Amino acid sequence: MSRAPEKPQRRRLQGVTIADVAARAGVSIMTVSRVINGEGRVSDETRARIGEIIREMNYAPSPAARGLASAGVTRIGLLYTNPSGAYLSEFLIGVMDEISRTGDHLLLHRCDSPEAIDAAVSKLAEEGVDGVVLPPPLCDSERALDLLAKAGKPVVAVATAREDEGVLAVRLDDYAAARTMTEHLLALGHRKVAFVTGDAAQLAAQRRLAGFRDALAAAGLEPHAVAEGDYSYRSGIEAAIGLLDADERPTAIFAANDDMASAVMSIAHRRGLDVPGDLSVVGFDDSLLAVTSWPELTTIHQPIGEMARLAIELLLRHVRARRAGGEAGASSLQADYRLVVRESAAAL
Amino acid sequence: MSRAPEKPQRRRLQGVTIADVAARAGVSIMTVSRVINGEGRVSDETRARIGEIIREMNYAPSPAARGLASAGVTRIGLLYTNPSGAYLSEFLIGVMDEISRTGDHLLLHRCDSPEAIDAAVSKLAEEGVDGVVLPPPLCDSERALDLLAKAGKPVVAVATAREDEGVLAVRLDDYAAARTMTEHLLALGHRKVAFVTGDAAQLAAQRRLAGFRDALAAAGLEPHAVAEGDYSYRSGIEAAIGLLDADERPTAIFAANDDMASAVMSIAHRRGLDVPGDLSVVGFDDSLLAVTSWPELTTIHQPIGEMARLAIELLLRHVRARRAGGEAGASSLQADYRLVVRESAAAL
DNA sequence: ACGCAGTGCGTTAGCGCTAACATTCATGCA
DNA sequence: TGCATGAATGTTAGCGCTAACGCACTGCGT
Repeated sequence: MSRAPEKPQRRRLQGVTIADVAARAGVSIMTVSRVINGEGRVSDETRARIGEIIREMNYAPSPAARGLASAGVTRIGLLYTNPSGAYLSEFLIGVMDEISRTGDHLLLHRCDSPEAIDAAVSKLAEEGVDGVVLPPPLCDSERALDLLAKAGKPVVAVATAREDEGVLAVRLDDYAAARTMTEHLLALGHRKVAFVTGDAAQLAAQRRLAGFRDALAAAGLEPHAVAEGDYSYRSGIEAAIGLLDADERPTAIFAANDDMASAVMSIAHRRGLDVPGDLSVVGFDDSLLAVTSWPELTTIHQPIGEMARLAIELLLRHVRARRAGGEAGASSLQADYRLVVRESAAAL
Repeated sequence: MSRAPEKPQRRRLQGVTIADVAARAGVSIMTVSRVINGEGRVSDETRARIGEIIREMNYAPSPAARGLASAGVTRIGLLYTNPSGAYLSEFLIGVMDEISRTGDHLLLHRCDSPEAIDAAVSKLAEEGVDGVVLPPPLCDSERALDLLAKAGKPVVAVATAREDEGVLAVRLDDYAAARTMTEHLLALGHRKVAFVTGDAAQLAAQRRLAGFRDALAAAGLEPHAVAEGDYSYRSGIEAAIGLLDADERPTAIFAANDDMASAVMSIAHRRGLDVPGDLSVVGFDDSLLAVTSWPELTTIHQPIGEMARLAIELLLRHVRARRAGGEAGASSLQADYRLVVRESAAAL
């Protein structure tokens, strides 16, 4: 007997591979590949049989290999600044879901200051990212947008209120949502309705205010008062103090986000007011705070995860189209909002 | 003239590749690879020159290709249940940072109910993950731990208070941290200190309570009162009501997390008490709530991102060691906590 | 009878990178 | 002089997967 046929110098790295499936099915790996991707011409019979085997063997294609072979792994950058932690985590989960499906890479950079934006952008360039996702509030930062444009990186702005053509964007109709919320308050019988604005630098904040104003105007009403905030809990406290210590109190306060709405409730409680008995308070975003506050907030639900998924999909499509030569035009998507009625607002 | 030499049937997929660098440096790609990985025998001169070129060309190795060729891309699963959104986002960022460095994959599954855990675990098996990360509170779920062990998946528990040997874990010293916080309150002159517990099912919660008790005992004191909570804002409200409406009020309340501390402050305000004038309130976790509450919370800072990074590193090392044949033993790491003094606690 | 289009699959050549072995060229030393 | 020694670099063979093309075979019109 001669020497045993020693072959495996390179160890097996992954569990089941496409080759295993192909072998078991008695076809070439290409056929299996075609089944996985649901394309190409494969007879229904073969397709079914292979599908069966895939399930049986518990085979899951390696996104890395797939990316390498086809699209070339795309690198997506994500710039964030800690807004509401709850928003970010939902957003990240959405992004990850989509990214892990395709095997692409995600690179995170925090930028809390304008200088940090500069640093992050050059970092992204170094890392060779192919596109960048900008969740709020960065999606409306001129600086970030400019820098990225200069670096030639496609950008998808999420939840931006800008109306620029030629920019990839996933939007929420802030205006319509604010109108809907205001109409809800009106329907409850409120006539003295005040508003706490978000950060005036953000266009989405302006759209929310506009929606509020127009809904009132359509009912022949004027805002009872408009207090300036900047989306922070802190600013909500101050706005609430101004509103509630005034001579004539509103019967309802619409805050441009949940953080501020929560702050308003806190001050109302300190003034001995019952929510919603003496004062209705509503928010916007349906963040975690909306349900951890007491009473729970009536608010506008934004499908954050869904928007994140859409953003990645849009960006990926754009990047690949560009790589394939065609200058892919910009498109934008609109996500649906939903009015969530909870306990913080009641009929007058 | 004959036909032009048409070659590029397959398009260029990535920007600069290792081959470009090698060509420019006049060496083989292996040498460049060695420089990148900082291993192998390469003369200092060559190493320096190539390093230079890499920087110049702005080359970044493709994690996907790297993984494919070497370790085989590792698939890491992450089970989560929406605890504090702020915690999750910090945690995710830490995880992502580490994962994107290595080009591995991350698969997320939400499990809010026991049944969801079953579903998630079998999903993970289907997806062929090599290891699983369990952030709190799942890190202490017997069910999740058992199921995963049965499936043969290595697990790293983060911020668990379990002391099991043979389990990968990244821990915070909850006991010591709670003692430190209690001593802080004592140093401020408080003698009537009450505690709001976390979810009794979580061992970390028990450790925090134990730290509190022991610190008092060391000072010859007894807890003024101990109210049961479960980490939720809601439970904090109820605990606070019990504590503050009692005959003899405490002068300080230590809540086992920030959510409940925030709830305590809210109730205190409603009872007309000033924080920290009439009542000191402290939390634990240093979540976003700690700074969005008013006044800002004195709390214990947990290096969440860092712990997440450590967890991934530990898990990856374990998985690779296992794959290489050796049965890698379990190890655990301890992360540092820090007392953050803000405005919600003052001297008596 | 011939061409030609359309199916259903297989073959080949990589994607960007690394493990394992191979080669080259100076040394050292008996 | 001969040759093991080892340092610096190159070659080859993949990792798991897909794009692009190839090839046999069927059906159909003329």
